[in-house]
Amino acid sequence: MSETDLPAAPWDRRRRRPAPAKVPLTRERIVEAAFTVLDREGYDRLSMRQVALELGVAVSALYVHVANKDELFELMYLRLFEGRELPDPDPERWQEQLKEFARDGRAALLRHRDMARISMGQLPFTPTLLPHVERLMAIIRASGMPDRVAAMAGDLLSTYIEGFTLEEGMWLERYKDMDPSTWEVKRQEITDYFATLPPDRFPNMVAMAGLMVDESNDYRFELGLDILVRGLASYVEKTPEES
Amino acid sequence: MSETDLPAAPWDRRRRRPAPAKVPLTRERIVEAAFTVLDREGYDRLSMRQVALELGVAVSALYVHVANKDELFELMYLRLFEGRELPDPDPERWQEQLKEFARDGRAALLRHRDMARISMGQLPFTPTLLPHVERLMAIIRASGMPDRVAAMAGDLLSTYIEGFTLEEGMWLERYKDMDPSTWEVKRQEITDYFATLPPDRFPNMVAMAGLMVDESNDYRFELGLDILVRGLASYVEKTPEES
DNA sequence: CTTGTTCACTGAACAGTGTTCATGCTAGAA
DNA sequence: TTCTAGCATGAACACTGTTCAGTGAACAAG
Repeated sequence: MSETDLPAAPWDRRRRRPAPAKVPLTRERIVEAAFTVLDREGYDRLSMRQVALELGVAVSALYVHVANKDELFELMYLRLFEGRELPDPDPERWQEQLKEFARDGRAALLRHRDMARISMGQLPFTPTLLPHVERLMAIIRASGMPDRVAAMAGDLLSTYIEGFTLEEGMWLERYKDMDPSTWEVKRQEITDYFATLPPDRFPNMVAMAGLMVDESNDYRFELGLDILVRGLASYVEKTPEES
Repeated sequence: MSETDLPAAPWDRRRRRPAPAKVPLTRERIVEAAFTVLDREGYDRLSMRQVALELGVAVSALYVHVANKDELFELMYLRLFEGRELPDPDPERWQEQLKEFARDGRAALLRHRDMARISMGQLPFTPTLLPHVERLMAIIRASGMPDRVAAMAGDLLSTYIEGFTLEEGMWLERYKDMDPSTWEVKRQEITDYFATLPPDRFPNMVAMAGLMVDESNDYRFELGLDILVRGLASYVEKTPEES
């Protein structure tokens, strides 16, 4: 409805240049650019200058929209939860629901390079995340475990997801420069290293040489998840009528 | 026995100043200084320059003994395990032994400010730690759990210890500037915040308002540990003869 | 058409960072 | 005394996060 909808009148000299069609800088665009830089350059090279350069803008312009590099990290962290919905609690399926939540979390972290490093060092107690935490708690409490355990369960799960993915990402970073054909060779080298340790001093290492390296990350994540959920389940008081 | 034991002869012009009694720079002294700086300044202000300043030495001198800031971090990380002995495995007490290991780990991390942040981002697969890992594995395998689970158990435990202590440390850092008298007030504020949320939208948050904040870190750590160990125990195949 | 104000953005600067390298000093060997 | 080896130095490079006085365009009022 404003006059900007109308074509510019040729006699109107106010705008000789077509008003450089500036896409205004917003928090969203900054976060977007930050992710682009993160994926291309990695955590260590993610700097305010690189983000500004990505947007074709002076560094100081960023600070109008974002207080800090820390605040930028926080915004990136919040992205992890956007569009991730938790189901209504189903007391029969709380274990599977928690596992699904964890798988989602890992997937979200793996979506961007080094994302786990940003996620670590963030406390998930921002009001924005309250609805999310509330729904997670609903699922946990529906299991029937004591509230003391339920309060711990959320943290425990988050710590596992982030910790596991962090370690996973560090291995990925370490071997990303090698071409995949040598991957298998390298892995065999490591397995061999463990296998050829003096068996009298390192009997357990030698015995588990294969297992420590061979298993896929997916399998290992799933196994850790199962250990955790079993531990939680052991706190659920089974009422006599359901069994 | 060298001539430096003798008092300087007044006519000897070679050393007007008493040969500044140089303690030679070593990796050990550098690591020591790094810990001093870490405890005083925190992770974010721990820089090579500060370490050099602490030692009264030029920055570049550090690089003779230490390749990198990363290598310095690695050396600091290795300190965590020095003088920490694991007991011989006792199949009857594996659960308590693992818990003791975890408590030790947390204590070691808490011994230095922000130590968990250094510890995270370190892969514990350096040859120096092999004996340590071996002994941990001995305890885990003595429990009788399948090797696949045992291989995961170590990682899971380490992730928990580091993750928990990292979060713990972040809260400590956040509130360290306040004087302890206002601590209690602040905690009540947070509890109240949760308690006064709209109960129709956040029934679970409101219900657990007290539990989420009140419990001590010691208790929470112990609880998480128990959940984990119970999960592991659920994988131990109980042979018929022992029960 | 002229003013004034607002707003987003710029460029330069400050105080720091990790890391390198030619230079110098010092202690011991010949 | 001279030579040599090794260590430590200071200056430099290429960065970092953050601040702040100033610029220019857009719009509203007089």
